[in-house]
Amino acid sequence: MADISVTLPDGSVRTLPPGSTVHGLAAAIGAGLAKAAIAGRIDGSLVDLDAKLVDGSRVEIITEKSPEALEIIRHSTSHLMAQAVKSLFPEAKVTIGPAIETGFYYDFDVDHPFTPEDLEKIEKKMEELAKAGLKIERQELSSADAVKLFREMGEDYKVELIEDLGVDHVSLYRQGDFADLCRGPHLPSTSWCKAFKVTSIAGAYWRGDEKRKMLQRVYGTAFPDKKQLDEYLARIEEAKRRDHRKLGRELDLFSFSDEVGAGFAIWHPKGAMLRTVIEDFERREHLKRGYDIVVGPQVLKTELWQRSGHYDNYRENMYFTEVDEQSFGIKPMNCLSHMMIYKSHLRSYRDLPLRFFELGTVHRHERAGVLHGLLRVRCFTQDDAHILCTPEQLDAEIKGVISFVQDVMGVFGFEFEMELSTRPEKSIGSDEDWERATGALLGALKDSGRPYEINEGDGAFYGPKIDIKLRDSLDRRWQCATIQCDFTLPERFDLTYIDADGEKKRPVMVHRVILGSIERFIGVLIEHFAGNFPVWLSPVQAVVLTVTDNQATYAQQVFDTLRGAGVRVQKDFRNEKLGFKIREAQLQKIPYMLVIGDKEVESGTVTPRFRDGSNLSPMDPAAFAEYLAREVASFH
RNA sequence: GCCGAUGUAGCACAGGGGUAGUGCAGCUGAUUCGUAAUCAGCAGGUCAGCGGUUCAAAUCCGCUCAUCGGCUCCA
Repeated sequence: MADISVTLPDGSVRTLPPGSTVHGLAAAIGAGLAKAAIAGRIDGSLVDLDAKLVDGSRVEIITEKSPEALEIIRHSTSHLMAQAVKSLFPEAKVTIGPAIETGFYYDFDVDHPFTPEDLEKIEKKMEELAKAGLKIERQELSSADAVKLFREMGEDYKVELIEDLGVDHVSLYRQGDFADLCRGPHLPSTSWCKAFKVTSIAGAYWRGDEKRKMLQRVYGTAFPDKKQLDEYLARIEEAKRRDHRKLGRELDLFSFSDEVGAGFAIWHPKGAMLRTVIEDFERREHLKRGYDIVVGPQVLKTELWQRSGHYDNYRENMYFTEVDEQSFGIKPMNCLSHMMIYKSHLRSYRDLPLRFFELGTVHRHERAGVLHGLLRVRCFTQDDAHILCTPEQLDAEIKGVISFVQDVMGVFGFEFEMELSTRPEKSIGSDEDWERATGALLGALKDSGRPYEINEGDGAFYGPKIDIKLRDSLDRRWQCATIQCDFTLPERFDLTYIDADGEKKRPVMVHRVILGSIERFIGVLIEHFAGNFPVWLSPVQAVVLTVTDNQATYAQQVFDTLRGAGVRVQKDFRNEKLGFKIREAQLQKIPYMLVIGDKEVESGTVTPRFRDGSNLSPMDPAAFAEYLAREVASFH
């Protein structure tokens, strides 16, 4: 047999004896590489280290440092966990166990849910098995043989998986007495699992279907080394420290109450101030961009919800009430009033586009288990707008919204991701409508110069949409802004305008929010800043602190001056030591502390201390108010 | 809605069949003090709610509600 030649990523060609493996190639290049290699890539496909080389192919050696390594390590660690579980709980049935963004999980079917003590046992067992350095070996066999094998093992879920795959051959991986159906690739041996942790346990439906059996999902995480694992765990701790639910209580922004009802936030003075600042900002920004502010009622007749289709499609999420034998629905969305405002006149093409903006408070009866602080509530306020325009105007309108989103996110300092969702199988509207709207969204995305993803078939039944997602401190993505084209509502409400040719035409409608839910946005905002809001957002911008009672009269004058100048200022004249007052202001994360002692009384000044501990030089109160105003203006 | 855990003072937590505990916060008094906690005293609870077992339940059991971690859902 002839030697085989392969091309390396740097373009060089290596020739090896027939039957050589990826590992053989690594060894031929260098002993160090052979030791660091965990997998390979042949012509673009990831393979095991002992995979045979193919003549004429391009080959790359994957080491722990390669970006692909993390997924392989985590996937192999999930197998290690499955092996540990099978050895501790032989009656457990294995299902699937993929790598995920934060680590990995494995779902098991067990009679008794795992306890926290079980998790410790599992982790200990994994350490044992890792230390044993079991060789991980790939085996290919026919699907029929694999079905037979897993059936004998009592692994019904694996049998179902193989049968659903509908292929002739499958691969399985063996380590010690454990075997799992898997495409691979995997680490060469369990000894490569060096830094992992079993983190939590949860129920999860088989194949994500709530009608099927609930399995026990064990979550874990894994990294190439202990240092990276520790860094990850430290990041989780930091995320807990900046959890908006904890900071919301500590900073006295909002609370929830059993007596009020689940999912209904009550906004304390400081939280309500924060909202107000954001809402004022939003009104200004919308007016600048040619939106009109409108206001609709909280409760609308049920007939109207029937006409819009919400009653058929969204009823189980709505609250209803009956008065004078008339049924009303509490609004879960703001579009209906906006439709009715449009319909209140005969509209000309000269009136379009119309952009109706409302800070609209909606109620949605979310299922009990999904509530999550401010990020998922049952009553929230949207910065909602509906744009009604001619088909020709659609492109420009969408572009306008995307640039609006970019401007606003820039002001708050958020990174975000954009996704386009296209026509689903079940949908209404003509092909032409869909093409035009999808084209408009896509064109605007391309124009934005930012990366975006496409979710084929993930659009709403009534039109395509762009979703914009922010990341929270735990790397969870939360949808905030969304831009949705809608073909149904103009139809159902028979919205028209008179075009230049005198004909009645149907306007195009776009639903869009920029921040989305003010509640959710504030939740993400709190975590983003860890409660250290920039001065323009801080509910309290400055606090006046006296050193002793002797300065109270002058301090009150300072307080009055600042409040008169529009500064959001508090005072703390209590008979406490300065250090104590500074500590409290610091814990409240107030940006400026204005210390008033005898020196300041004498010179008629204040000495501002920033929350990072630095001091500005003394200045008179009016000058400080101006300084603050300039700082606020610099943000937007 | 589903799986699991949790629910004790405003907050953070301890206790685990027989007067309900600590720290911080609160109140009162003393201290008049210069950049992250001055000292002392006092007060504060239907132990989430309802029902059951028991001579006796915060504690054991059941149901409900809420919260937490996931799943599912998210026009």
